[in-house]
Amino acid sequence: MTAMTTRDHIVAAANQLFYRQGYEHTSFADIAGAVQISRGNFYYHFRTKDEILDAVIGARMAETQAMLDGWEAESESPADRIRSFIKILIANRTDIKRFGCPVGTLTTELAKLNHPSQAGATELFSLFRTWLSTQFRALGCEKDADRFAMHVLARSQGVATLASAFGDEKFIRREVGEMCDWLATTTAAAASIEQEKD
Amino acid sequence: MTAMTTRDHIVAAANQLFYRQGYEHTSFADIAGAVQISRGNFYYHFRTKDEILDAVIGARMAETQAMLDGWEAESESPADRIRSFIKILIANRTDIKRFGCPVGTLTTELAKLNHPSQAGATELFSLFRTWLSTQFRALGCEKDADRFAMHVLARSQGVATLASAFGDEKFIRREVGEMCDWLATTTAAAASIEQEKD
DNA sequence: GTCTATACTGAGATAGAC
DNA sequence: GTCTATCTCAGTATAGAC
Repeated sequence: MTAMTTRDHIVAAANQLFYRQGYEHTSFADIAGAVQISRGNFYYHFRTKDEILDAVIGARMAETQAMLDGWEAESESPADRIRSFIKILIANRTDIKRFGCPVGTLTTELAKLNHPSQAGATELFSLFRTWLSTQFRALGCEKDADRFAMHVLARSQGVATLASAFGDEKFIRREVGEMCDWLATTTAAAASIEQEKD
Repeated sequence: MTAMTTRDHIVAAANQLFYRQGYEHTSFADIAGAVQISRGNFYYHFRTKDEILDAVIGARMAETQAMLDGWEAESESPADRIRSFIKILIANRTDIKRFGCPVGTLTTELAKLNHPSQAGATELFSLFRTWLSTQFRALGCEKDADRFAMHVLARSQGVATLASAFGDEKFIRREVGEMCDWLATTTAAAASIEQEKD
């Protein structure tokens, strides 16, 4: 089960390099070098660079889904689950300071390349969006669930972008704190409205 | 005065292309084609691609400064000035939906390329940051001025990133509205604290 | 499945004529 | 200041041996 195929190794290496160097700036030679295989062998597994990108996006989709499922299993409280999401900014702060958010930066790059896999990258965002939406709905924010989901996503993206530009870790922690405050007041307001209904 | 030199034309074309296609993905041929000059002539004006990038960053610095000065001249109210900043998201919505924020996306790209001009791109952010800071200070938020400036910058960045991913214009308008609400409550709170001091 | 060798392309960059 | 011609190199991709 633990035996990773060469293909898996390629996808894992490409995943990292696309994140750290960007998709376009990463060459076959870079990936082949990281996996320690020849460029020729490379083409046995993937015929084009676009194919690797799709495989990487697929891998990230699976990773992300697993992470979301994990948070769902870890806690019964939707608010705690949302906080788990917000706090990945802190958990991944070292990488975020250097390379930004993996989802946001890939989406941005593919948009500029007008790349056919743009939609695939956006699906990564959608995965978070619908999951966050579900949590907010569980908190009684039926009408505003998607709005809140997008709000949380947007603020996280902004924090990642600026943290990367200024390399500022304190800023990340501060903004995460403020997002948690926002979550508390917002869900409290939703709860009191729910109570009024009774 | 209105006579643009060839150099100016190159910088203007590069500025647009770097924004729309990204720095790396834009070739000399692209720029030369846009300006309608030969690639050879190109090198009379700029010896390397990095030199063009620096010229583009310089041009953006000047543009940005002029815009900030304009807002400063347009209104005596710091809150109105900050709103002018927030509302560029709406004014530039068409481009933002397609290509994101010019500052944020450039910074992100250069970070991945580990490009020497990274610092120059970050200065563009700093221009906004210190200007916003000044406005918040004028509103009596002495202690929180920079914190608020970064907060506004981050939220704008996040909105630009997600608007680009989902191509959603309503989302931009909604978030701009919420940022203006935030500004109103935040400055109101600062004002009342100021009053207490008297 | 993995390798070496190689073809092809586009991009950055230079030399020198006009 | 502008052009054409040309060089070099990196990157994608293929063919075919093992």
